Amino acid sequence: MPVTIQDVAREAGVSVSTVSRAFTVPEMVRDETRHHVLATAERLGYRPNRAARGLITGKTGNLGVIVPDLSNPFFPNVLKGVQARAREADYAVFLADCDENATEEIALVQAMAKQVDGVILCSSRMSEAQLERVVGTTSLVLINRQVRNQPAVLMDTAGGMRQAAEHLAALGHRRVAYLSGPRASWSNRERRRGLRRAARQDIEVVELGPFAPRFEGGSHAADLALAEGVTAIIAYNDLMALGVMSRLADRGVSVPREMSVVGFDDIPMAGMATPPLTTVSMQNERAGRAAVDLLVSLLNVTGAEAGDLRRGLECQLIVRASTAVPHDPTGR
Amino acid sequence: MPVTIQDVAREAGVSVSTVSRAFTVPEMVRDETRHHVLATAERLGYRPNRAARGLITGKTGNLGVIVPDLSNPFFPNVLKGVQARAREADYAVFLADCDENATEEIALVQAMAKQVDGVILCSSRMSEAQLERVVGTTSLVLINRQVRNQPAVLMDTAGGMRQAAEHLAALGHRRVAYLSGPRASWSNRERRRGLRRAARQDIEVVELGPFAPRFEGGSHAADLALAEGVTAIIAYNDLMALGVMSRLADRGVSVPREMSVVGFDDIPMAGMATPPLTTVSMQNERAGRAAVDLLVSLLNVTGAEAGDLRRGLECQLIVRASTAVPHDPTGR
DNA sequence: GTGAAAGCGCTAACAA
DNA sequence: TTGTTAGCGCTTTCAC
Repeated sequence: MPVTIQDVAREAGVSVSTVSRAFTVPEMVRDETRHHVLATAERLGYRPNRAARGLITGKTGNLGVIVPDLSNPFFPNVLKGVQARAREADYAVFLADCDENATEEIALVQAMAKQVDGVILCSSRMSEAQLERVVGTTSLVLINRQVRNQPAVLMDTAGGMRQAAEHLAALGHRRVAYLSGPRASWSNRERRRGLRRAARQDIEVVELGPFAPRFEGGSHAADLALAEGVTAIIAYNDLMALGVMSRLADRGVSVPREMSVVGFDDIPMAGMATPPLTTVSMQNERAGRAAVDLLVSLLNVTGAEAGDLRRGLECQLIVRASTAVPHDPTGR
Repeated sequence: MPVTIQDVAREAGVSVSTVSRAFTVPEMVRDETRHHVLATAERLGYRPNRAARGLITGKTGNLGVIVPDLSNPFFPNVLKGVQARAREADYAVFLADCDENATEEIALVQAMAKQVDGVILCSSRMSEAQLERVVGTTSLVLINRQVRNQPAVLMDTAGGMRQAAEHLAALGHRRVAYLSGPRASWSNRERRRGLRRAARQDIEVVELGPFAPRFEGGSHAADLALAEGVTAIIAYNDLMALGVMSRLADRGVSVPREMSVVGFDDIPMAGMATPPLTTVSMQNERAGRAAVDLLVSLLNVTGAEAGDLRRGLECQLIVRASTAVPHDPTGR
């Protein structure tokens, strides 16, 4: 039923090799022939079978992405970036959700390995040891996770936290809470560390938690934060920030006037005029695009070079974060 | 470099067909042999190459999903469901984002066609004519879109709207705004229609819009809604609902006390204790799972039967919506 | 510049 | 129950 290269060859009165060449090495076939072949193919609605091609070339033209949880608003934007860039580079993308489970994540990498040229691991839940073990299964690029000598795209957490701290300080806040996410989370450690470094003389940071990185975690945390007498809260992620907002509203604390809440990008509220919530953009989409670029460039160099490249720190891209439009919670 | 079936055969001292059978029709091979083969395969780390298998069986073991915009919080949950169910059924999934563009969507279906056994189209942006044209390219299942005789999974919009209306009425609201999304949107039409039908004698619905289905659209709409003197607002989607909330807070309207806002599921805030925002769950994840089930069952019947099945209305699943935990905005 | 033939990794007749 | 053979749709030597 589907149109094969044979059909095109027969119809165009040439051999299959000519048709193949017309698609893959057009300069090797005479203009006239090529036009004729391409026209015939077009007319018949022929599309090369990438699986068959991959069987012989060893390249599938696909790449994989694994995320820990699609319903975490952090990832869709990353995916969006991956998607867009992959399509520009003529790659199709396999998606998998490992459900926050490292074992599953490994299984998925292995299952994908044969069908893709490389895999992008978002916020991998694997331990360093596990990660080292899957390296070699296929080409890997990490997003939002750093391990020795592994190509990665990182968010500029330190910069983002610095901006958040400066922003809050400028608004007159002096005592700020940080609501921790899961203890084992690499991102959480980075964010905490970034904030601690960014804390200035005029700002005191109270670390609370860990809390569940969800809406409920945030609402629970809000009470503890209020009890600590802070005037601003930086949440581990947007879901928690939303939970905080909700709880504050319930308690009658007027957020936009007296309290500032900072979350991280995830949920796309960039355009908000006077936000109840200051959002630090982690530029997830840009990170996704960068990861594809990195992976593709890795795939387009020869084996030996790739090894060098992979080992080099030049593979560690840092996507700069930027703070969203300023928001003045004190009403000044 | 990768381990092939040949390697396993040689190592195990059997023919390739035996290895193949051990994997695909285990009951056809003697227990002892099978164990030996499987053990050898395991030891060598062999994984069958699905592309090669697909070349001969005609089945790829993959399925595709196309969404209009990953950054729209409606879709990740659908994807999550698709993912989970697909994996259970041993399918891998191709993901693509058509960027709200029907032409692109068509191109994606065609590009995917050869590599997948079927495609799930979420909230397709195609016109009916375009849709009819791609039918036949590959097996299709629609989510959140209905066209003649096409297998689809729909949200129970009418039921959801009825519940929302009842909920608001019970809370004492008498004048409610509906904030329209894009005019061309099938979902928007369905939601408007559902609400209009659900409107009871005691509730008056003011339709406003269309607005951009984003945060900004919501904040803009909030002002118009207030000017209309409503006490409750039903937004086209969660992003808009969030925008409304933000704007109301800015204007000093205390939402949890006097105003009720209803959104649709999308952003996972299910656990909220006393929400500022009542969420009607559209059960996106369940819809995703259902779509996979539908597609797989379509693929597992013979050609003629599939035709019948496809033509039958039994292919139209409706995933029931349910209202989130009640929330009393009047403070009673 | 083009064609014939071999073969990628695998499954499905057909034999044995 | 197992092995042998052909061939899926394609690319790539190697001749011409």
